[in-house]
Amino acid sequence: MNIGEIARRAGVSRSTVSYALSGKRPVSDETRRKIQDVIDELGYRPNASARALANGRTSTIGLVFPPAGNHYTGMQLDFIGSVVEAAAAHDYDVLLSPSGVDSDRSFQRLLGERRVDGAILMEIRLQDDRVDHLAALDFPSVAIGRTAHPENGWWVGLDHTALAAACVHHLADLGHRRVAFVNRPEQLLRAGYESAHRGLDGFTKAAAERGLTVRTYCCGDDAASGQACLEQILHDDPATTALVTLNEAALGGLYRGLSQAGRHVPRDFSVTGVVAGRWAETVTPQLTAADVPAEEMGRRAVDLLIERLDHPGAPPRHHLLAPPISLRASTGPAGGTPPA
Amino acid sequence: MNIGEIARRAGVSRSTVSYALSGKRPVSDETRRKIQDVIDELGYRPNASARALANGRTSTIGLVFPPAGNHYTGMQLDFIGSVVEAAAAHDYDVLLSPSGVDSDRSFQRLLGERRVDGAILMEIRLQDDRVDHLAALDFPSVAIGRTAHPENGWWVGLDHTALAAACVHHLADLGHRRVAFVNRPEQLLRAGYESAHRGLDGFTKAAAERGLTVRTYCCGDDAASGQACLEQILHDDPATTALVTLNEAALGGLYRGLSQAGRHVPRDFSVTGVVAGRWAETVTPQLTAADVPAEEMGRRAVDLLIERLDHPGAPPRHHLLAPPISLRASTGPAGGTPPA
DNA sequence: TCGATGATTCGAACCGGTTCGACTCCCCCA
DNA sequence: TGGGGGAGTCGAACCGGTTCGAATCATCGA
Repeated sequence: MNIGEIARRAGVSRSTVSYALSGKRPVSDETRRKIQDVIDELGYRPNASARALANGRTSTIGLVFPPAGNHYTGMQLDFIGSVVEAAAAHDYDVLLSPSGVDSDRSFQRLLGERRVDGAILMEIRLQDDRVDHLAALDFPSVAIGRTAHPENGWWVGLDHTALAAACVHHLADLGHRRVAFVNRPEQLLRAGYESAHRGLDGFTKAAAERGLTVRTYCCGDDAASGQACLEQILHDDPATTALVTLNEAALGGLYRGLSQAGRHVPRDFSVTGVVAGRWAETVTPQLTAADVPAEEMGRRAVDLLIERLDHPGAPPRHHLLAPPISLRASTGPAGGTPPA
Repeated sequence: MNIGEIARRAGVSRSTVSYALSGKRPVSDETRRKIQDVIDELGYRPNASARALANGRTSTIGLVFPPAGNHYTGMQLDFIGSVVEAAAAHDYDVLLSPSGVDSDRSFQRLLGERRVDGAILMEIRLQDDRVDHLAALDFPSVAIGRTAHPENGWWVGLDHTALAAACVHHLADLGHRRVAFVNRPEQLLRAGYESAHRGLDGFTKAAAERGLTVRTYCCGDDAASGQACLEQILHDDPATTALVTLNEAALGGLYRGLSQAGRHVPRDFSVTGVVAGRWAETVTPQLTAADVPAEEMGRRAVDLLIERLDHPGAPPRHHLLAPPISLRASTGPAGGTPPA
């Protein structure tokens, strides 16, 4: 059931079948109909590998994200889902590659073996050799996140600096003076993850600006770590009345820690941060937070990549998003009941 | 930078380069070294499309899951992650296909255009035309989940019937007599999702066996729906003292509903169900539940698929898993304080 | 009535690998 | 010293599409 078989049964040449399908040259109505009948009867579909070999395009984009070791967060899931969906709308498939660094085997497969026409990178680091490598090759790619020098790149980013600062201002406006910052795991911070660094920067600067007393913490991506981290916070400074977090997966643990310490949210303690909206609504009380627009970011990344694929040589474009804080129920004025 | 260029520079024929790389025929050490030098110098990697065309294998497996409309749960994320990782260990890439039904364009692309060597299907229905179609074609595939007649299939399943029943027995043993069941959304139940059906069956039968009074509910996959569902439960029968749920995403909402109704978990109300372990530990109090071993299921599905690919014609195999209930903190003896 | 023109269609080359059969040495044994 | 056999290599065919140049045929104006 290849194009030759179709041609034979329809009594035409292989090239005519190809033209009938692609429409790149005129084919008479009668011939086209004859060919279509045979195709329908046999349920023929052109072989993707052969097509990719012949015209140099695979109609596949690669989605590069870090290996599961640091296990996935809800945000990443939302990215994956929206990327797949947006790609499907453009008739592209999505190939997953779990690669943290440039030298990963899986990353080499994607690029070196030409399995994909372009790539979307997740979990960007300030210094990211994957980004540098692709830029040097002029390989079509779009990053979800920014490196330290994003000027000439293609990316969709979240303004973590501004968002973390907005959280600080929100808390300061409510009268909080002693605030903790709960970051992603230390290992990610050391590796240079941009969200962890920019978020920390934004928090630190805004806190200084407002004259707040702060402490910053790294916290594992799970509930148990969140709980432990909260205990540490209250141990280090029992007068802390609020926290800002980037760590979605730890959120449930932070809440649990507060409840076990007898601090009521938001009466005794305010919690806010940067988290996917779906998660913010899962916890009780619902989290006042800057909602990460993961769905939109994935979609925009795909749109940028398609644009870059369709117009090679087009000037770099990017989107920097800074969603407003959604007021829910986890923050309130400072000065509630002190702990027992 | 194709194989011909390598051959030319190394002063040998294209076939010799191919044999040097594949090892399928002997090549002298000197020739091999010469070829390797050229390859290293140029950073050559064989083109995946050409290779796939020539030997009929793409080294890619398809992962078919439903479109995002019913948005993804944490369980699905864990499946995806573990499948990708397990596939990478076998040198396979993973292509994602958001397809609920057989006729989806994306599904047709995967199979008809031969983009993948085999497929893993998620979110199985009792009557699943994707499964039937693949079985009829004898296309290598493995389902995560079972249809109504799984006898001759390749699958990795969770014994939802037994798990739901175990939850019921756990609650009955604690003395609960009026128990609610919170299922996945009605639309999924109607579509025939196996987990929803088998879970409901197991719950219903075990409840009858133990002489419990029960009500069953469908609930949207989000916190707001969970909260609404819980209100409905207490409205329908305020004497309800426990619930069993399959609905991970609604869990936070169920807890919120209980707290707002003034029911303390587990003193006044017990909650249990079938949920990914990571989620069970996120809520407070931590959920006593049958933990879905998503990571293991994904890995086993890949292993089965690889086995099927390596040994065409091998007899069907499957794994039916029934993890024990993990006792955490969300269930307790019936007869706590009645609500205010 | 003849050449030009345009609409269709065909054959062949090409994309970049893999694989099969055949050929050339060279060594070893009868 | 001739022949068998194995190691190593080459050329050509093939996988299943796409695409370019050229051939065919009917129509139309001169």
